[in-house]
Amino acid sequence: MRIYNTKTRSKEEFVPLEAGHAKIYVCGPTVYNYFHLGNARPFITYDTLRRYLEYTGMTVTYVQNFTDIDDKMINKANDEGITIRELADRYIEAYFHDADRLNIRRATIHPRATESMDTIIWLVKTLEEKGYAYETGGGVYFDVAKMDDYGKLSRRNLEELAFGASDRVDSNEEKKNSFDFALWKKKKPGEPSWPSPWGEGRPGWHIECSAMIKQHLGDTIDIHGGGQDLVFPHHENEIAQSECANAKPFVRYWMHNGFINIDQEKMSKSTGNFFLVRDLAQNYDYMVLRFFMLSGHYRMPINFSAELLSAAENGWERIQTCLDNLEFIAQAAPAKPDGEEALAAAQQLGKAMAQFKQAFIDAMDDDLNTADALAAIFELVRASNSAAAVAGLDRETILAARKLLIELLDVLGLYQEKSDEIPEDVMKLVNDRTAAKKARDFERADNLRDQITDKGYAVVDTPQGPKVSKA
RNA sequence: GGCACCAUAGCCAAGAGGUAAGGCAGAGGUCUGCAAAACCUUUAUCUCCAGUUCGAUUCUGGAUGGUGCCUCCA
Repeated sequence: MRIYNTKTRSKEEFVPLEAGHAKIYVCGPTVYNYFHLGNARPFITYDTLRRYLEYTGMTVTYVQNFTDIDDKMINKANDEGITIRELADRYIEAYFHDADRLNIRRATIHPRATESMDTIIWLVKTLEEKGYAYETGGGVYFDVAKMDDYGKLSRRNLEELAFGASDRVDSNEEKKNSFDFALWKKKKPGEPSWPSPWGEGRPGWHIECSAMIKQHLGDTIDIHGGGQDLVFPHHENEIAQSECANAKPFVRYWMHNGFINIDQEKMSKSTGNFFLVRDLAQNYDYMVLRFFMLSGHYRMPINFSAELLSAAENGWERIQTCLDNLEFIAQAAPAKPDGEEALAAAQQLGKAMAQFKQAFIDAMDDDLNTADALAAIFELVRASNSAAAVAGLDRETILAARKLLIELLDVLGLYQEKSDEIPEDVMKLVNDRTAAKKARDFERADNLRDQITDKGYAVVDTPQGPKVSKA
């Protein structure tokens, strides 16, 4: 597949370092709160990437961290009077609660920053020994001037940075250069700390990712993903730390997703214009949220509004209805196509399946074009619905179409097995209604349908008989 | 001020140098006791101006508008 590499600003054929095995790292959440829809975007995007790579036959080692130590963590824990560990545990559990329902598969490893302290210290020490870092009264800083190609990912150089941001960056007396960043922060009263060669303290933010990558994936990885806002300085600094310490190329393909916007503005915790996934889930199925997210290309911004979510909900239901209908009509379908029309329909659907499966793959191959991939799925839905309307279509063809739909949906993480048995009392009402209809007692039939609706089920009439489903 | 990105129908959203996928909403129709679903039909010269080209919405330059990053941030 081709991947847009932020490093080269172009799409490149993805070839993992080790044939057939991709090593991926994604910046995970700082666990001091529930995550909002904007936070969910990278989780869903790179989960979909992983699913697709696996679909193409690759093995994927997928690491997504939890940042469980930083200023926000400390402040929140202090506010609530609990330990940072307790805070982290609570929101990690909350992360999995929402992520599981969004069908985000668990990473191969979900490391916590605080569990990589040895590697963090090793990295800082190595950087110091190699002359890339210096110690001050407050901590240890990375000396950006010592690195020749600092800024290569975001395409900035120090002169530009210094000129442009001179009035925005608070000058820290201790730092040689205002863009030097903390590798290690010495302990302040009331803060948690770990022992180190520089005394008690805690790691800077950027070094955590460098350490977890080194520890779990090695010095060079294939893909590093994250939000566009992390390009500078976070990922730039990761490169600086890792390449200077390890003396090896760090990341081969950098991927960055766009934002979720509200009224053309980035959804963001600090500005307060955000929607927590768990709150949205009160009104929308988690799968609708995922569908909504995948309906645009991952690098483009997505505007958020209730209207757009409703539109997504309707589109999503179209796919679900198709799946339901196929399953239903398969029950009574003949083993072989019955009649010429059915035979033609079966052949046509077979052709469509091959065509749209290829279209799906082509779309995903092209830098994870999920919008186009969904278009292929919708084409397949229409072809299936059309064929299904032909009486006498054989069970094998129907089930093959359904299976393919599920296969493709599953690559996007948009398929969840559901098992809803229809309770006996509902079935009895359905049967009574069928009898009433047969007797042309429509008033009674409608009354029975209302009763079924009241029980939370829906019944619709089809040429194959009544179809019941959970409403 | 610096560095990027974006601009396609009522809304959302793909897209290739040769006259525009798909979804939602709308309109008409078929089917149906009704309803729902489904199916069929229908709705765009792609922000503007130059340039390259036989031909650009797709490439180049410029303009305008919008967003992001440069400070925690997905």
